[in-house]
Amino acid sequence: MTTTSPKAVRVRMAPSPTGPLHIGTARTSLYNFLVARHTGGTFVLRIEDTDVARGNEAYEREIIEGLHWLGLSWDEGPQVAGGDDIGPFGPYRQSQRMDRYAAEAERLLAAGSAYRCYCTPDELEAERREQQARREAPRYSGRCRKLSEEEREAFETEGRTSAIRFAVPPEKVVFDDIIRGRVEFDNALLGDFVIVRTDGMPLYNFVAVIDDAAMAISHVLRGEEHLSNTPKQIALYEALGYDVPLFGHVPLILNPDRSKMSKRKTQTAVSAYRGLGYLPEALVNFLAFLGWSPGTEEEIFSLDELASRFEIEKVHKAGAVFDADRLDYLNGTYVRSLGDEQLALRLRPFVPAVIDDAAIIRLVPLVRERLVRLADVVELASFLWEPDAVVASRYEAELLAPKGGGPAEAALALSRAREMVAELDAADFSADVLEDRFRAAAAELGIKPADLFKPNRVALTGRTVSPPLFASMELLGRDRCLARIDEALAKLQ
RNA sequence: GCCCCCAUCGUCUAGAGGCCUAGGACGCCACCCUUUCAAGGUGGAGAUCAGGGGUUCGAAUCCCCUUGGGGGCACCA
Repeated sequence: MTTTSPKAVRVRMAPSPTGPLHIGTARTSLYNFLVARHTGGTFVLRIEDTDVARGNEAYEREIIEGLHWLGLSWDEGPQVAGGDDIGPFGPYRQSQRMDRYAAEAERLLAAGSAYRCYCTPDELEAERREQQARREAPRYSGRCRKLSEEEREAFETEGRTSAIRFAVPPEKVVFDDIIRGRVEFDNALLGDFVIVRTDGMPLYNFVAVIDDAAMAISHVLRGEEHLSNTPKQIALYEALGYDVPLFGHVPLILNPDRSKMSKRKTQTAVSAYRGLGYLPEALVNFLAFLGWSPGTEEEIFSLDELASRFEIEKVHKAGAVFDADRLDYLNGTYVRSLGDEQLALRLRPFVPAVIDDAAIIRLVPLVRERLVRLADVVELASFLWEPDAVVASRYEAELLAPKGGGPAEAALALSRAREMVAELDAADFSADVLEDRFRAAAAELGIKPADLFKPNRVALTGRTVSPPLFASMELLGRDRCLARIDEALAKLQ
């Protein structure tokens, strides 16, 4: 990394368990992971669960599971099973660090860098409305900042509870963002923001600073939506007497309309992609290239290869649209690159139990080149496990007919096939033999092979599109082929 | 409204002053292969580098302005 820091590289991901693992969080985590692996640094996982109202343990589990699934392993973080934390800077769950936050709030209070605010939500709301009416920026006036001792006591005896606000120094803040370059803000434009709520819960901008400092984070790499939080946090670092880390704000992932990627417009849950059968290596590869490129024409990279090439300084400034077509393409590429056993293993969760492991391996060659997502195996191969009646329920006379033909041509093709299948014993019932026989029959009948094949494809699978016919027949077996051809013939009566 | 950020084919991007009459990939369109669908192969359309000013012998690349887009302005993270 060219931005040399005297300290060792320590980066972190800090997801909040208020929802499923988001694609954007996954990509930011990936970038942090890649920086750590590229530099030999340390990757820390910290759970930001201070918002008890929205937080949820199930989400925490889901996020951790999703991160594992993607292969983003961390060096320090909370123990998953609820046991001890891993690493010297724990606990790594903010809900377990409350005493530290309280102590730091006290320090700030004592130093006069923070003060108690007794304003009620109604009062604040009224203040905001007035400001808006005057077309001013909505921000806290700071009136509790200069409360006298008597006024404070009056509020206390009145029974009012207080929040703690940070007295923002009205100065310009300049920092060199690793990705964006020099960025300037004027903190004089900011109101004093709350760092500890009335109910005692500390807030994000405050705890993130304390923890990043306590955990010796050297590079804070996060989403662009945090860019405007940075000057507030820098002011906090300084008031608290901490070293200010380096910041890098990665561009947003966008909906097709170029707004920030959101659930309403794009699927944002990593688990949803997993459920559809996207491979983690494909998703990682795809995400890595959303806002970064190694500058080569090569585009398929494993996590290790990405780690060796990744440079945070080369991450783009502009947002990138999430292009589902490209993800599909990459996924297909990864699926096709898998060996029989590997692909069978990945397919296992998508295929019913009646299809045993050995049968999945036999199925793999039929579907490999046709799968975009693993879940597509159902559409492609369900005829193998569907009862004959279900397949037959899809028959229609027009579907059964060969191109340009009618029921008569369909019946001819079907009955000829029935004869051939019937005279083959189980031992000879292979794709090769079937293909030879069928082609010979087509020649004998004086029809195009395709016209003999199509009615049988529909009869056997209930679909006009299927994996190669003869290999499908082999997997189906002689008896089921006969039964289905008979059903189709009956449909034509 | 205020603050901040951004800007190369529809999309992801290469490009760090001359190698650019802008390269690759996805998607799209043809054709080839082919029992359907895919996969694969070949070819094609597609970006006056948002617009306008500079700087320079020379700008997609540097500077300024405009326009457009986005993000943020919580007792959420």
